[in-house]
Amino acid sequence: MRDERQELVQTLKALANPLRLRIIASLAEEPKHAYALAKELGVSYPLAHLHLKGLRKLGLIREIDHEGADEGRPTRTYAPTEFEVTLTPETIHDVFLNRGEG
Amino acid sequence: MRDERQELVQTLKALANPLRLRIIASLAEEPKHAYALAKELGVSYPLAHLHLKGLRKLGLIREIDHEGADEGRPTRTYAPTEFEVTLTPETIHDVFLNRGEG
DNA sequence: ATTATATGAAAGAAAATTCTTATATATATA
DNA sequence: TATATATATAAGAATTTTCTTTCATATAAT
Repeated sequence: MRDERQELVQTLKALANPLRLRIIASLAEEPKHAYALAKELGVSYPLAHLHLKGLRKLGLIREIDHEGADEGRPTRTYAPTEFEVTLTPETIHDVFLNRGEG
Repeated sequence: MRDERQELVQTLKALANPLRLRIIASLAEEPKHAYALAKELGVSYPLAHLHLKGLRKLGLIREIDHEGADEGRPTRTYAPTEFEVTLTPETIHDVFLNRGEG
């Protein structure tokens, strides 16, 4: 149970990036697929794909069942999950409390 | 008002680091000075000082009026400020909403 | 005097992150 | 058949972050 720390750090690292925050903000406004997102945000598709892969791995976004699946062109539509992270000195203390290696 | 984004990113970058989280957790338990903190966490003083400087600059920690100031040895006692950051798709959307550069 | 406590900062090394470029595949439209 | 849409990944470059080492200063205790 002690990699709750690791998980929090990984999540914060993912969110500590302006492009990834813009991705989440855009998907919160309207779910869309990687190619459309890349164009909207003015970045290359491989970069968008890279970040989407990372965010999905951490459970911050997910693929949704897009209306009109199997209509020819492959599309994977992404949406944010309903995550919530609250950071205060107390919440940080609860996770990183200083027993264990002192 | 548009560097609210920059500020959020800087804050998240600061918090997306295990050592800085341990520093905040330790100071939340008990305010202390840099030298004592470095020993407690098992890191070099320059490294502790570096992180404290960064956290203080962002307003996540502050120097407190230590009881028994001007008692010979210089000491600067640090404590966390009462920050609170809540991250959800909605809070991110509110800050990074996609007008402005679309 | 020497050692332990205490702060501050800068230079450079080491490590991690971020981004670009290139490659490969496949469908729909003009 | 070219072009636009769409996905996926890997290699390497560029950048940023993190950490160590070194230096300089000062007080208290042994």
